[in-house]
Amino acid sequence: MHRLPEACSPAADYFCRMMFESLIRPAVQAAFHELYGKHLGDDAVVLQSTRKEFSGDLTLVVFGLAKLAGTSPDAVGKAIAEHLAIRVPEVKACNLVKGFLNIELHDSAWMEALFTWMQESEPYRTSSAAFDTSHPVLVEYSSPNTNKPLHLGHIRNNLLGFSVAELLKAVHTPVTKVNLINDRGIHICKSMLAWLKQGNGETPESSGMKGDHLVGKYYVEFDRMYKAEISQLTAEGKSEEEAKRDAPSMVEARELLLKWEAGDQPTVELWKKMNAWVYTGFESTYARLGVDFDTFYYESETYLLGKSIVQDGLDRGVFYRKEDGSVWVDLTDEGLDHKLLLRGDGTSVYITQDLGTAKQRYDETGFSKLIYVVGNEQDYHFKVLKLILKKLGFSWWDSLVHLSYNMVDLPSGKMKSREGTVVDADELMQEMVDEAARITRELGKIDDFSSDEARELYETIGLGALKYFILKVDPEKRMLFNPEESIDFNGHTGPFIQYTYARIRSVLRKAASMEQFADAKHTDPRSQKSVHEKERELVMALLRYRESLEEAAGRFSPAVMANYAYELAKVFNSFYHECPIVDQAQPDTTRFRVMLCTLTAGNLLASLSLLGIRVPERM
RNA sequence: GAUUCCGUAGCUCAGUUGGAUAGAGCAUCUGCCUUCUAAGCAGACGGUCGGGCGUUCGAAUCGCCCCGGAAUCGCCA
Repeated sequence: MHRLPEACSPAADYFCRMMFESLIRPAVQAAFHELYGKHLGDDAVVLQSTRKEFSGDLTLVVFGLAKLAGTSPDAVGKAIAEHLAIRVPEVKACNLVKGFLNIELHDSAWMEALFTWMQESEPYRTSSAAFDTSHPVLVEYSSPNTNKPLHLGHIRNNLLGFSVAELLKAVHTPVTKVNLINDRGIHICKSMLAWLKQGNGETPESSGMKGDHLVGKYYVEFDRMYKAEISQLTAEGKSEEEAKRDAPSMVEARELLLKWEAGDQPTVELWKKMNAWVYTGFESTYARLGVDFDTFYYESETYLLGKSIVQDGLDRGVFYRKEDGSVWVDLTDEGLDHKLLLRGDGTSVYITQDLGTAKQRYDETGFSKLIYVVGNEQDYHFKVLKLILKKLGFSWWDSLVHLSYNMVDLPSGKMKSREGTVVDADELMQEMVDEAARITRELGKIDDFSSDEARELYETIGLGALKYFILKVDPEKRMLFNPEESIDFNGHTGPFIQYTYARIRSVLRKAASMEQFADAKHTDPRSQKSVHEKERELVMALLRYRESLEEAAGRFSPAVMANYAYELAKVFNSFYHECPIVDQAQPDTTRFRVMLCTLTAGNLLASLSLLGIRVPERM
């Protein structure tokens, strides 16, 4: 295959790199130099894939070139087109439409690209200089409080964290998934207090409730008592503020917290007992969701970290002490405010701990990135955290990434735990699985499945629908969930992609059972003489896997991968509908198509596993 | 009040170095199962990209000003 000398890159392996960077761009640069005597920078060559209403594969936008050449877009386009037609054998045809040069490549060029990709030892992963693979990346996600069960907001957090970690692994970054459990503080004391007062010794065993739900029940119970006390106190003439402060429940909860901090035995025992219930509950929720962690941290063990950093900053004059003994940092020169780092009594606040854990983790791992998957209500917090680290002179301050995601809204507005308007994670997963079961039975395609196989399938589909629904939306975007309308199983959904996969597997089973096609998946695409339009589209979609992966990993956005999988499934379905795959009368075409099916199945499987979504062999 | 984020079809969402007539799905309507799974395919309908001004050959995308929504501005986490 002919190449311009400077374009001889062994890494030329997929759509973007192969066709744009290694082939067309250098050719355009050479043409421009020859025609106008000027060298074009890489950025000056604007290439995009051709819109489907025009014929061609790649499109060169020539407006910028016209300006540089000092002539009309038409003239430049025509001149470059002629040059490409002569010099680049992969180019089959060019057409110029209003300043857009559409370039069509020979089928053989695409088949060559496909073959190159197929030869790779790890086609579903990619190496790129854009990612630092020599140091680990820490992804902290989930990080629940231990006073209530997980809800839909946590699901978004967990799916995002898990998927981002998988995406980074797929670009060869060593990843550690971290869960920092907030197991201490006033919130768990509230549950403890309510349980002491109203619980009558109730346990998960005695009540048959999942541990996290049981503890959550007493958290709600606390709030009920507290509210009743407030309204009584205000009725007695106290102000709202006084009432909130003096309500006996709150006073007792605070006492409980002090006892805990003092290491009071019965309090610590109760705390351990109730947290253990919660962990058992969380474990099963995590297991069903399919997320996992490499390291667990507990705030009860880390909340004192950071004090020495504050002292250090104080010694060096980066922080200052007020008369009451509290320690502050002045961030007004960064456009922010003053921020408290240590209370007057020497106890720490949230950010103190974060300073401590960040430094500890850096010292232990030398991370290239520390990614916090935390809701956008903490944008300010992380901005401050980074600036403080910067002021302290830590070179790695900018390696902290706040992967900020937006809220999940209900039609009625924001979810509020205290008002009971939350969508419970366990319930939601069960509803999705039930719905999957209902639809599957209705369609009656798996009547020969054993009950275990069927259960497994419902789980795969139900959770696939839920995960896809959440991950297809960009993290930064607010998303709406309507519990009244169950999540769709048709159209742009997880089950649509799973279904596409299952259909491919079915065809592949059929082909594999036929002697002459048993090894068709290894067919060399370069031997294919005529290529159907749908086959061509499919090949191009297959070759887009890696640039999608890199974009998704680079932007920390599983949504990019989700949309890629959908695009590929759509292209495949169109191909499937139009092109008979297994046809004994046309063995060569069959072998080629079976190979395309194999690659498509592999791509879909890989894409969905990056999202934590499983695929079924049949559905 | 200040800061940040968001506003794309009736609904849910794509659309990131600024590029062609702004795309999907759902919903509504029309076709396609005796042929590898119809959870599918093909098509119709649906838009002042919140509004205005500006920069540009070209703006959903960049800048400024409004309107609407959200979050934050705690010795909470």
